[in-house]
Amino acid sequence: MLDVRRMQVLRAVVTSGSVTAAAANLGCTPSAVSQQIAVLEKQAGTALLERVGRGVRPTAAGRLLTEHAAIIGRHLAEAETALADLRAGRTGHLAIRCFATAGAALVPPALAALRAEHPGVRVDLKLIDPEDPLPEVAEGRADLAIIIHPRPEPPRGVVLTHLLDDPYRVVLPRGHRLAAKRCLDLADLAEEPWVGNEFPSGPCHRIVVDACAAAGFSPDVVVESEDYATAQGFVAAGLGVCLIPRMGLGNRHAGVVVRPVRRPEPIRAIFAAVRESAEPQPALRGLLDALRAAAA
Amino acid sequence: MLDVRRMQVLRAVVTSGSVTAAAANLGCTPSAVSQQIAVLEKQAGTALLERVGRGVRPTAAGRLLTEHAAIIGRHLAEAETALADLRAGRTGHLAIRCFATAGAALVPPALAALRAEHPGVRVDLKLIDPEDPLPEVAEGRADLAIIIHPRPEPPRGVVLTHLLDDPYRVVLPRGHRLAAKRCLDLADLAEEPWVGNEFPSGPCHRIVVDACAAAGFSPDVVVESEDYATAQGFVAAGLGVCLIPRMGLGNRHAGVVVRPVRRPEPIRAIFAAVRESAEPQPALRGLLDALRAAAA
DNA sequence: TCTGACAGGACAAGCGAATTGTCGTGCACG
DNA sequence: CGTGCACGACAATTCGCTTGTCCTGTCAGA
Repeated sequence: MLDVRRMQVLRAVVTSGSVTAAAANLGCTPSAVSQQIAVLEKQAGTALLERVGRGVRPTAAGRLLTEHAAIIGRHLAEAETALADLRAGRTGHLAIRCFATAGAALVPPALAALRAEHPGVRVDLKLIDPEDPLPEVAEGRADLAIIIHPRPEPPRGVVLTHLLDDPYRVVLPRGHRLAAKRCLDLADLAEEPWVGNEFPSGPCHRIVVDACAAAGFSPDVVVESEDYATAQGFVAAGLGVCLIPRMGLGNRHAGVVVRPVRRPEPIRAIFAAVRESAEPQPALRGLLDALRAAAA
Repeated sequence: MLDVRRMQVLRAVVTSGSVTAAAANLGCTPSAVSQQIAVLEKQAGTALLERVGRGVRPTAAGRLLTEHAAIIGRHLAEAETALADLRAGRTGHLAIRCFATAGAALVPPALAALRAEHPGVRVDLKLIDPEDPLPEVAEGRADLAIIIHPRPEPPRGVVLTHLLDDPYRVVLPRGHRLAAKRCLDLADLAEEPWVGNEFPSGPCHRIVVDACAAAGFSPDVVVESEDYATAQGFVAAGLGVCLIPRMGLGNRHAGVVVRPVRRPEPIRAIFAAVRESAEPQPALRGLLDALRAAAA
């Protein structure tokens, strides 16, 4: 296999016109250049330079190899600039996984800010309710995931960044007797029929159930919904009450009223998860910053 | 500057999927591969592989560099095949310089034979009467020259190959009194008017003049021509006699007769001149062989 | 035309650095 | 708990560069 470095030396000799000039350009002695060319000639199996008077002239093979050296050198420079772009965050891909609520409320402003600072970065955003996005990050299929609850054991090599605490609110049918209170206790809802609105396997569901248990009851779910908008519809129809996180109440149904709740106030903590090894990427750091700013 | 060799190592790792497999493919130990990657990462300023479980996975930068490594590797292979083609004589350029007579009689069959054996070789043929083609070869502007007379000192680094001896013939007007003889002595022409047909500065002219001097006279040139065809026209018109080399009598004028001449018989020796350093080229060797065959 | 000085490249020897191989260690998976 | 894999440290080798020297070709002046 031909040595690219030596080919560049040959190119320097051919373009400079002499071994000595090439050596000066390359910052070494003419002897070193001469030896490199000699080795390259041995590799190529042909003479590449021929002495003519004092000075050298490339042979046909030398000219051929010089042209290819120029091509390869150009590609190499291209690779270097591409790498520099990637390192500086000017280009790259970011694969983001999040759940639907965050996808609507948190990610768009963050992506807008990211695009302003790193216009060359492509973003691949996927909403993957209700699966757990954490393995996607841990196994390198995604660069950042927005998750709900800190696991007891976040996988090795994955770091979590707290973005915001999203408190739950009570959603009542307009005219409900409890709507008279400005702030409800969770235990007020113990005897009410409930509208379920979380995936039973997800962490959000667990937060609600745990809070109710702390308040001394277990919610009586009479109807299940899979998203907050239809859940509000069920509530407005008088089927029951429900808890919806504040971030999920962006567009509110006209037939419901929303009240804060306490004792306890269920809170879902939202974290960003990134691989530790991927953290130094400027684009990823920019995205994290933008997410923190959007959460505030 | 990135090291292409290490980039190929990276490519091997990425395509093989593991350091060990890449090492096996490359015929070295995993340690060597690992260290090469480490150095490349230092050069690139970024991590290129990240450990995941047992095994490694390329980072975004690693994938980027792998793609560029593939491109560069392809170009390198291309350069190698091009070089091999050139070495084997399958491709290349041959610049040939010759004088008009050889261009018409000697070179075409030789080029036909060359094309049969080396179809990819491009030929650049130039007739450069009356300049001396030898410097063209000595200084690398041409690969082969067909010249007339061996110089006393052929330039260093140039080798001459004898192709053929081309004897001069006497050309007489039809019905000339000397046309009765089957073979003339050169001295028979001492008192005749002569038609000149060589460039006065060229070697051919010198051969004729020297031969006449050896026969004891100096030709009385009454009219000068610059090529053999018009010279024959002058002879046919009865303006005088002349000497034309046999190779220059390919198409003969109807109004002349041709006779051999002796005592002495002027002979121009035709040589092929090539640079010593250019001699190992297969295409050039093939051309020399073809020229020798055409001369026989 | 000849000769001395200079420029330019090639070769030999020696040193320093890089590369490679052999070990051992840590980690993840079965 | 064993096995396979990747990584780190150290010794031997190889590679590349520099220094010094010689040879060749060119130019200028006599």
